[in-house]
Amino acid sequence: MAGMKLTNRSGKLMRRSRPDQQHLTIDAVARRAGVSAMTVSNVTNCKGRVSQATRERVLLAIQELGYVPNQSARRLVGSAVACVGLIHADIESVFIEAVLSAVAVVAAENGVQLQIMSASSEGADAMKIAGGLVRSGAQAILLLPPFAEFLAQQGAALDLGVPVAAIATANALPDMTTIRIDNRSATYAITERLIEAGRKRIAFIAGPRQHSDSAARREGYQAALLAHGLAVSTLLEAEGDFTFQSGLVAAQRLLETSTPPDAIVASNDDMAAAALWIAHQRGIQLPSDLLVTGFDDTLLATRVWPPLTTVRQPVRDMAAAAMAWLAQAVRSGDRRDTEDILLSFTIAVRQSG
Amino acid sequence: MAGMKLTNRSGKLMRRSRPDQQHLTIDAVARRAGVSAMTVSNVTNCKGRVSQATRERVLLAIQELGYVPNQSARRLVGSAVACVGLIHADIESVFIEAVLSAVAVVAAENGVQLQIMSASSEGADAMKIAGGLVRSGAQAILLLPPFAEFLAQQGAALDLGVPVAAIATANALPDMTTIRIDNRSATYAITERLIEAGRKRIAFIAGPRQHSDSAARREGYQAALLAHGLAVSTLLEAEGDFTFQSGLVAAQRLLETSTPPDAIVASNDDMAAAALWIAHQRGIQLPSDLLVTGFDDTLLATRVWPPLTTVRQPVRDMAAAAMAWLAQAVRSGDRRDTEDILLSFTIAVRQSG
DNA sequence: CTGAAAGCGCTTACAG
DNA sequence: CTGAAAGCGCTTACAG
Repeated sequence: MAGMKLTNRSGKLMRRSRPDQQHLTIDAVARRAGVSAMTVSNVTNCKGRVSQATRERVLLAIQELGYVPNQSARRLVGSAVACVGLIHADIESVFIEAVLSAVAVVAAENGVQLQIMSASSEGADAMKIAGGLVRSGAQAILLLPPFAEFLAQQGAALDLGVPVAAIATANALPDMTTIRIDNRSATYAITERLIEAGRKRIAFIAGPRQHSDSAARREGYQAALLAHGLAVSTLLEAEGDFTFQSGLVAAQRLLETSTPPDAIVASNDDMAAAALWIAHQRGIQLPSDLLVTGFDDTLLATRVWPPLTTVRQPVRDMAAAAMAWLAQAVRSGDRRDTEDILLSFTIAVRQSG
Repeated sequence: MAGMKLTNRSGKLMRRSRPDQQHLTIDAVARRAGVSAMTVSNVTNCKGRVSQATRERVLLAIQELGYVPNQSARRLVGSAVACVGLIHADIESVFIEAVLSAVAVVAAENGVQLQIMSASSEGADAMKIAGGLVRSGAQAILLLPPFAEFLAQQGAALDLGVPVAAIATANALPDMTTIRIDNRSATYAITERLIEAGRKRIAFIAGPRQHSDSAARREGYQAALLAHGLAVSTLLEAEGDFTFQSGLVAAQRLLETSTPPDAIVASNDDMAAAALWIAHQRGIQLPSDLLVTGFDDTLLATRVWPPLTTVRQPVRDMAAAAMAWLAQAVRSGDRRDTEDILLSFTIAVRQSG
């Protein structure tokens, strides 16, 4: 083990002692393979023309020595992405926690350092925070809902001077790469399930009015109702802000009427769990008297009772796609060549709906 | 905005163009303050003797320019911690997700890059994975349950050659810093609440037998029972593996007997949620006929119904303490001067128990 | 196909 | 109290 060799290595005396591994440099590999450092670099980066024989010799040396390039050095010369800044809403949310841990894993896989900031979901200071992130070294920005839209509204993404990507938006947005599912279709599909199950009074718990994903989900809900000859009514709609707490208030309002709904389409799992919560509290029979659906398929969905039928967003894939685009954009220096990446969703069918 | 100045800056032509901010170096600050780069370095690092007047001049220049030291360069010279490797169990768990996102935030705050690996919770390959992490550049290792104990059992922590810290262990462990709460006391306290609420048949859902945190929690449960003259019985105990699924099985077994328990102490929130789930399914009145408590106080605790009375582990503080010790240990090069950091827990009292 | 040299931005040990 | 110089480990543009 590495620990064995620690005794008294003679090394540069000017430098602080460090684990042996750290001293395994590109030069050591080059010497062993009998080539120059730059040839080793070319091999590790699959660049330049290197003869098959040389390549193999270098690869062998790398393997024998267990060489891994020093990321800090690669970053310093500008060839590796050092740091991606991420902005998320400062609310307690299972979805945010899931996205954060997915992004953390993906960032780690890519050797990218994350700079994480939370901002008020009103979005007033989003641009200021993004600017601060860039100023403190972020080479790219990754936006979680709802900040992409705020920046887009202000036409500010380009001003940041770095590539910007956004996860889970409702639409393509100018000057940034968006990675998303079709929110409208997803909500349409899940609402239709409820209709086909024979429900007639299907209520909706919306997200904040200003968010376009809220709007898209609401459109899907309404379109499904209308397509099946059911009436859309404001009495059947309540607005939350994606927090569990707001879902409690919304569900309470929907369920305390004289003609309560027989199903609720919630705009995320947190608010769906809240609807279940209120239903339990009011002694409503679940799922017979009330069906509830969620959105996101967080871990919460399987753990509440009854388990949530919900729209599955491929969070991990979204994070990976965002990171991949960002890394490429940083490398190429072209932050204007944005994409709109649409991933497919699935409906996770469980007992609640 | 930075974006404005992008046109055709005359700079080193050899280098790839990068955002302007990146060109704001220590030399620029030094020039503006009329001092040398090393004096600026001394100011930013609070090192060396710098006169008050000089310090102020430098600070002013830093502020005016908006200078932020380049982390990659700091790491390259060995003064900043570049990379911490983290190992977590490869199970779906709300607790793990919470810890991961907390660690991600704390790491970001410290400018530390994370390398994240999951391993089978049997732990067979934990040492191999930790070694791989070190080989690929991790300068320190952060362990999530149950890996600290596996490494400790193998006496292997020291062999890694880097500082090791562990979050949420049951005990102090050799050759690593442990950050934990008193699991035994916490479970004792929460069990006592149930007894004081008049419950007589209090069951327990344990974690895996080999984990010492499982053992500590079980001890606390049993001790509380005995202290209050209640009998400890194997019929009242079931073992899970901390997953929701295993909790389902355990709760099913406990509740399907002819004399079912009137309360269940679960060893984590996931398994407590599972107990609630089974209770709902069996039509048991909650909380009147069955009280259930959890452990961890994850977001799940407030979202299930009834909301969980549970032990609150200060996850964020634990992550911060771990990172702080690790950073200091890397810097000082002394990985043997370990600590056992005991944080206080609280009982979050809600309707379930 | 291959290499010598410069340079990324910072901190260190040393000298003044 | 302050600075000049070396060096961290890598990649780049260029020359051969």
